[in-house]
Amino acid sequence: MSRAPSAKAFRADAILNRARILDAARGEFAQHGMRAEISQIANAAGVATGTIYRHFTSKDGLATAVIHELAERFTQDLARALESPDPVEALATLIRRGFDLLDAYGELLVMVLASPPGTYARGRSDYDTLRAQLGELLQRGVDRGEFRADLNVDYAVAVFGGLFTPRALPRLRASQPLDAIAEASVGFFLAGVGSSRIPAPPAAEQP
Amino acid sequence: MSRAPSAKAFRADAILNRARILDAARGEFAQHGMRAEISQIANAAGVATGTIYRHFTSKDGLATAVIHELAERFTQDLARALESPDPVEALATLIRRGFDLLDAYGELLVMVLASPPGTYARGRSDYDTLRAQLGELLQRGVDRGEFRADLNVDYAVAVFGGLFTPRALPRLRASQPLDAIAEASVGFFLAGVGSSRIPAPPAAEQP
DNA sequence: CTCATACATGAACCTGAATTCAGGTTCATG
DNA sequence: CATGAACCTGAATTCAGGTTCATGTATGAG
Repeated sequence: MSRAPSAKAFRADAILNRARILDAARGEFAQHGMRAEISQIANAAGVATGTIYRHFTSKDGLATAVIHELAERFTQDLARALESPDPVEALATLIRRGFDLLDAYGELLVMVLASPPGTYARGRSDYDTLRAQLGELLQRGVDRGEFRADLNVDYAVAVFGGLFTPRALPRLRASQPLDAIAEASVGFFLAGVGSSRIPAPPAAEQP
Repeated sequence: MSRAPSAKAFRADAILNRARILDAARGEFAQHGMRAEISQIANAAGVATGTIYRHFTSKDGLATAVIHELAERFTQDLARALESPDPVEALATLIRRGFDLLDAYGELLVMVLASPPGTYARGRSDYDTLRAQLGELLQRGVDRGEFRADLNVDYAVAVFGGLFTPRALPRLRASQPLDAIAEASVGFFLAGVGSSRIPAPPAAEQP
């Protein structure tokens, strides 16, 4: 075999613009979901609309790219969580991370969670990976007798997703920081899953 | 004052068509959410598009009407639930009813639950009523020591809504009846709320 | 420095779906 | 039964927003 034939040598400005577009798209989609407008994204990226189409095939394609990015982040978080020997601890960490992502992906995360399989959550493979990983995490908890034995993975995924979807979130956020909501979710979900133990949130840095 | 000036005496066919449109709209919105098309609704109602605009100001107005109908149904359910002296039992019943509504309103219910206050969930007053009612129900449980003392109404509403929103629902429904999912939700929610008691589902009719 | 070319621009174009409106039709009243 | 107001129809209009493309510009290899 000869040298890598793929190194396509993009121009520097093209690479920069692609990144800018992706950033802007994440922001706009996060704020407006699928109603975000191409013109707005272009605007936020400091680029003309046509440029977006040089980098992505369509609005859908752009959204898919952003969603893929999101899925990849969460997959990594899940992989890291699986390294922990303690399923309860791992689950708690995971929920906290979910709220971090909610901060960055907002409406888009809600959209993905609320959409039926095969709608906008392209990368079905992304989803299947996540499902499998979470399934393993839960199974470990069941094996140790920490979670209820009849735990259904799909159902757990469903409610897990539901944690980040709620309509009341904006109202909630007005009165308390997202961290507090996250901690409530940790407690709620763990109790629902059958654990009597609820690990404390990670300590803040020394003042 | 003279006679009731309000009895506007609508024509019989107009009344019928209005009802047909509302039914069709419920069906289409349930299936496609806000992406439902006026032409489809008109078609399903056996009516021309123009007729819809005789009865409702806009697509939005039509959706609002359907949502209002939904809110009213649930408010009634909640009121009935509040008659029960047992908050745990009441909550269980309520969740089961929620799944009944999910069956009828589908995507629309998801939409309402996932949309931030003041988007499509017009009838903010509808929502405030629901929130107040659920708040009272939960408070009773706390007073009796059945629910955890730090229960936050808004948070409970959020997660309660989340129960009906999950992305995985379609996948779940493929493998088991909605009733089973509903019962899992009952257990999950009650555990999360801090109750150790989980009332059995209502018995089916005698065979 | 020079030129081929990858890249960017943004106004024009196109699409699909909501909304309107100029007639035709039906109901209900005398 | 007339009559006309209420009602219905659906093709035409409007419009928002995604997509294209002819033209201009910056990059980097030689």
